[in-house]
Amino acid sequence: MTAPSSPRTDLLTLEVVELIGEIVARYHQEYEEAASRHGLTGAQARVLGLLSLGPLPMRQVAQRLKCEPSNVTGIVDRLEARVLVERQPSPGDRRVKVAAVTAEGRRTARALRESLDFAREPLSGLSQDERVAFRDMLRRMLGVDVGTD
Amino acid sequence: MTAPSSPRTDLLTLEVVELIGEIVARYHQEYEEAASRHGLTGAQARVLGLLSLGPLPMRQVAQRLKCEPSNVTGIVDRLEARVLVERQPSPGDRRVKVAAVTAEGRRTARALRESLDFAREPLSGLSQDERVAFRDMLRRMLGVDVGTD
DNA sequence: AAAAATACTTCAGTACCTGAAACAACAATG
DNA sequence: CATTGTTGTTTCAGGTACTGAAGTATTTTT
Repeated sequence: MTAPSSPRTDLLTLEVVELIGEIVARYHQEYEEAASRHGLTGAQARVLGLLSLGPLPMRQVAQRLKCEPSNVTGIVDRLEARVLVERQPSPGDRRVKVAAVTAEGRRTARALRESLDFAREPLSGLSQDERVAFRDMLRRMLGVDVGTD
Repeated sequence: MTAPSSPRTDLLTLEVVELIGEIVARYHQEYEEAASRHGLTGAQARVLGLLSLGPLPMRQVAQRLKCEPSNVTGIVDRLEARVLVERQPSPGDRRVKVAAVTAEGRRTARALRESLDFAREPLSGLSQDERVAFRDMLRRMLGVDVGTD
């Protein structure tokens, strides 16, 4: 078209957006594959990974996942059926059910994390200095405070 | 196979993996929101975006999406019901049905693309030189030939 | 104690996704 | 040719994910 003014058509930025889209697609694909290798769906793997950091009430799992609590019920049901997660009563509030990984669940979560090596291999093409620069740019993009470290 | 000096625990690399995970999560969230703003699901938006680059046989849509052809049938059905896409016969091969965006579909795809500004805003924190460096690293990570351009 | 809020589940309803089976049209072989 | 095999698409069954609207228990508020 004509209109060369708009920063929306900045070629460099557009390419970066495109590339990030590619990264996202690959990451997702590998994540799904890794999950499936352990007999899990992506959603189940995400919940398992979250719970492997510590037990959480159902409600908070939903908040972290940014979905409805009724959805979490089903996912945890399926994880519980595989004995990777269990529901525990909350001592303080009898309405609350806390989801916690089992020993088996913890093992699966670790294995999952270790087989998620998307970034490791491609990163090998970058030097140490480049990795640091790359990290800093990612941090800035995400609004992380770069001062500390 | 116990990996002695294990680069798996390299802190810098681990952080980059973590950050990329964050990027992926945010990108996905924004993509889904943008799609939903236009009355589409994520899968529908992806197919529409793909077809907006040019018509494609169903089979090839599936290959690009990395899913089964039977899945594409349903997604295109729903896009066709909204008159954003239409199936056309292929002159050369009467088995093939080519999915093509309609005028309305093209408009929706463009609007979608323009409201997908995840990377634009965060990128504003990077200088021109940094963007170029960032782009080159992404290219290398994705195995793109960096020689040209 | 009654009313309002909270945590979880259950239940439609929709979409996504796979794999098997069916169908039509093409390609290759005898 | 006619047969056989392959390919492109759809249909169907089965499972998961997700939302939003009930419903049930259990606090918390008033």
